[in-house]
Amino acid sequence: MENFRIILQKVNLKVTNARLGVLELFARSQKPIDAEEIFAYLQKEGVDADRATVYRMLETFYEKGIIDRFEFQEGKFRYELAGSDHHHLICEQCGRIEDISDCGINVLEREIKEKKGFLVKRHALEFFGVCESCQQ
Amino acid sequence: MENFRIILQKVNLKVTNARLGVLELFARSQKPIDAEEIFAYLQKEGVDADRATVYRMLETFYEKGIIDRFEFQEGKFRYELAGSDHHHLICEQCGRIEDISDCGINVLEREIKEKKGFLVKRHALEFFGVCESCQQ
DNA sequence: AACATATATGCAACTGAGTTGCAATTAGCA
DNA sequence: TGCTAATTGCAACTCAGTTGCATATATGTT
Repeated sequence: MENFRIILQKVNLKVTNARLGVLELFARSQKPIDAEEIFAYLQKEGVDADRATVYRMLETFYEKGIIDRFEFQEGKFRYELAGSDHHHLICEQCGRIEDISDCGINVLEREIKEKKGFLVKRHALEFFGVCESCQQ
Repeated sequence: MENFRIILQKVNLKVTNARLGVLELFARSQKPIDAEEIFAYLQKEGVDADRATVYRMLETFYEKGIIDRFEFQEGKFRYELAGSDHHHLICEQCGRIEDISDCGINVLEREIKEKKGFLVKRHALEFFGVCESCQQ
């Protein structure tokens, strides 16, 4: 997966093992992951990066727009590769996280600008509830 | 404001000075507040409650449905008196928090149930951007 | 009013997530 | 190969929140 190098070079970040490893994990992951999961993954892969390095990496990636950041009422952040405007269904019983795509909120954002003068840069929309299989 | 007593009694919570103080602060506050602000307020008012008490109180109130809980990408929770379905405009420059009322997302929730089988219990919707006065 | 008791609180120690300063290392360019 | 800014490791720290346990107190009952 050599395109990870390109992603990093595009935003003027040096290519390191730790960074490649983290990007690889992000590409594999189907749902938003947290710093601890990343740290554990790197250890397992023998990359051994310090926790501080992981946190600094996440901050850098976030600032550069490589990843998105979310909060699911857990008292910590989760991240995933930046991409389309999509949101999450978080099952409060099994913790499963499902995606839903574009929510038609752009209309609302335009309204907010007109009525309140507030310029929306981004929004967070998460749904908490019970997934299908937990309802049985 | 003796109706704070009634609020507490309704949900089988004992009436204490700390709890009355916190409810008073909530009633005064125009925007969601965090644990530290509550702790400082109580000290100022001479109620002196421990931080642990404040956190336990917030948890209890949240469980009982007296207050709502939010996250604004700050790495901590904010709370306000439970009420109508409304959301927030958070200015990333001055930190001002404005409310917007019902967002018409109930329609979307019904769709989610039909298409995904996921039962939405609650949702979080926050807009981050720049408020009118910070745009000048 | 006094009592019993479940509830609430204070204290202190702890956890988990994330941050910071600083010295050592390394990627990328000349 | 050597230079230099960017990156990392280490260790100590902060900040938000939690927990165990002993004490205190609000409230229903006598």
